[in-house]
Amino acid sequence: MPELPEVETIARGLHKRVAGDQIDSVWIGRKPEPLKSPAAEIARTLERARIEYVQRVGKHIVLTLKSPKDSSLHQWIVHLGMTGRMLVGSADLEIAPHTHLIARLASGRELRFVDPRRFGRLEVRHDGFAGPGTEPLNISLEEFSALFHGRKAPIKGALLNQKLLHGVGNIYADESLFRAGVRPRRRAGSLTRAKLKKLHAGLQRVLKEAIAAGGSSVSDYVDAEGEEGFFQLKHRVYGRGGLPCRVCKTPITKIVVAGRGTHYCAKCQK
DNA sequence: ATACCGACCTGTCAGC
DNA sequence: TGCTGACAGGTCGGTA
Repeated sequence: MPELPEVETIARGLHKRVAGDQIDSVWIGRKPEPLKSPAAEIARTLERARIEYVQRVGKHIVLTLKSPKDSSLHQWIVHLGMTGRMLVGSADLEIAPHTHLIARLASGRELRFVDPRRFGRLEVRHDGFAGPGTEPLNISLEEFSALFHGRKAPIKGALLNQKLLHGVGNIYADESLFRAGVRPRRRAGSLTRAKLKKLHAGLQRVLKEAIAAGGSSVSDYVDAEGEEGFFQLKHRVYGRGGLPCRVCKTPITKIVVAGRGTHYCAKCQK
């Protein structure tokens, strides 16, 4: 489901609602659960722990937990995959289909992980979590350029590679390439310094604008409060195949790059 | 090391 | 109305 702006929005919403609360007990659904850590380890780590804060790392939500025994810190890491949700609400709320984990909170509310498609993953760590790559919002132009140096993969594929930049997904890859005027199939290593500069700026700008808009709601995305984002209204190419380019009116082209639906303007992007 | 492609799942929607 | 197939915000592992 969500990319960096959506996960950022969800993490901020969760922080506001559950930081300071304590997890009293945990229910984990029947197998196969979407777990990267053993269910018993997740339950052991979550139960009785206090939620210190919630933040985003790449496309992961990281809940920092304080152990009731020795005050040590642990991380509960949630990846939402395509369709995952983290819902906070009253314990009376009906349990939605595909609910895989319920954390009962001392406040009487529940934090639930729901994921129909089960591409999401839950795990716990005890030694911190830095994510697979570099944060696109913080990266300097120099570091950014170095990531793509010598790469033969299409720039779109490189943008999606979480070991390089983490947090960029299909929507924001397409949108940032449009803003930079770069075709998705261009080899990453072939971008000129000027294009890299435009892509670096375009990516950071589109991510910041999307965060400010509460993310993009395509089909079913909602944040921790159940609110839709509205950045989808500002998409210039994503999901606009065949529609006129917002800049030059040329119909937007839709192709497949790196196995993903890819949208671009043949006139604005070279 | 790097890059591609299918697999993993369920839901939805267009077309017949 | 109902069936079928294509497609969907993501990642992973096997293969070349």
